[in-house]
Amino acid sequence: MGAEASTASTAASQLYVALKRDLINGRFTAGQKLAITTLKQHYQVGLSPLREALNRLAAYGLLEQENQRGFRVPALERAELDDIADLRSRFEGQALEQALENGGDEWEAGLLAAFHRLKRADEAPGQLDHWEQMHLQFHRHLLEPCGSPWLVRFIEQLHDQFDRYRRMAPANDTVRAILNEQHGRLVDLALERDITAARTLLEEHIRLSYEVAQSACHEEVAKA
Amino acid sequence: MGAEASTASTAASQLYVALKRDLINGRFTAGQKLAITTLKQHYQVGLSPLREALNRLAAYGLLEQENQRGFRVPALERAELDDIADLRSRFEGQALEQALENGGDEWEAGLLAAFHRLKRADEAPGQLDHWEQMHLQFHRHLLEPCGSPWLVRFIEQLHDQFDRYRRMAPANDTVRAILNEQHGRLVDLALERDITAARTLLEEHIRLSYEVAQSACHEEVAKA
DNA sequence: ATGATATGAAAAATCGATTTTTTACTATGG
DNA sequence: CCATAGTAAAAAATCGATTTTTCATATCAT
Repeated sequence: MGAEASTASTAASQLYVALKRDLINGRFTAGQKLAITTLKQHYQVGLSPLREALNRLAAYGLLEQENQRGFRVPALERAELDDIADLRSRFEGQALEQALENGGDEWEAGLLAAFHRLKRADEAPGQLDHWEQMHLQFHRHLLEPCGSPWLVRFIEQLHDQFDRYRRMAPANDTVRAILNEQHGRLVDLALERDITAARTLLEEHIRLSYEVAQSACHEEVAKA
Repeated sequence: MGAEASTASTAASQLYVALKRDLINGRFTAGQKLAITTLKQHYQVGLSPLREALNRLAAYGLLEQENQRGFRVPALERAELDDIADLRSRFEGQALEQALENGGDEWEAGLLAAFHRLKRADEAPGQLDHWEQMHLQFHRHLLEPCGSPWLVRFIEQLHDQFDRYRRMAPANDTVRAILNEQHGRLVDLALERDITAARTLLEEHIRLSYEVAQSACHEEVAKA
């Protein structure tokens, strides 16, 4: 038979993916309590796989779980976003340096391919979900050969957390153009193995995304 | 009424704690497949809370989960231990610097208290589980005021992973004495706010623990 | 023999119902 | 009027049974 996905999936796993996407895309209100009965109907599944998916998401940090009173969508806090962005900067900076030292020919080829897909996705409007996927894959591929599976894992987790904020923020075409252009320059610097410049640019890339994401935070209304 | 734990617990949560402890303490063989029926009997619980606990542990990284074929205890790999120890060193080093900048009077008091408890636990033999708890709490408290909840979270996760290896390793009283002495010096340097020396010592502390933990890895038999 | 296929036992995943706990509401006494 | 205890409804957690998938073994055609 033809090639196909090797992983037979379960209801719990599919639900995990769907819920994760919806959480990151802001389909639920921050701080909201999740009504299990409603979710059951909405996603058309039974209670067991639903609860298993929710438990995984809570352990991952995309939900808050409190004994005997269910699950809740975490609030969007300015302080937390600061923390996440700062760590992203440090972690991804370190990972990039190592990736530029380790990455081989295959990695270079894959990076160009990932960048190309990202550009194509950028030209197709309305396919926002697809663009997000390509964007994630680009950044993932960039840092992949850093040699530290645990660092990669933490970076992805932070990326997911970060995106909860970023995707709530209003679109801004000017900034978006700059961010896109940075992706291209990142590829160039990566191929040239210009470690210092690449790291600086990646950190600037994260900083700029952070500026955008900030507007997603609940603003305390000034009293004056 | 008197002070008491605020969190009413659930079967799933208690089981999560118990399984986590047993996993870190090496009660299960690395690489082993978990027989759910057996676990059910051993921990005297129903299927639902058991599966929820297992799902959480898999999301946390203390179990491997494969769709339609259950849960498995991760193997102990030299390369993974290297990764974990290296990240611990970097993360905890960074966290310590920030903690020394932020920690106030209350933190100093708590640190002394935690160290005292650790020393006491060290004198009481046979209470290994209690010592491990005090040890974890000491390190946790040391880095607590670093100002980054996510960094603290990752450090704990790495610590748990690291301990899977360390607790499998054979006891060595000489090394153990050195490690204990380092705890005391860490407190001193922390109170003096000697950032550089404290960081160096903490990294040395981790490096030495790593030497110990190494012997837990499955050794490839040399062919010659 | 060999490899493919069928079969039954075991294990994983899911479902539907039950039990327990929380929450919102109401009544009652201070 | 406030606080407090009681009560019913809702939600969370758990249980027991069922369904689905995997795994090991046996069977059959080549």
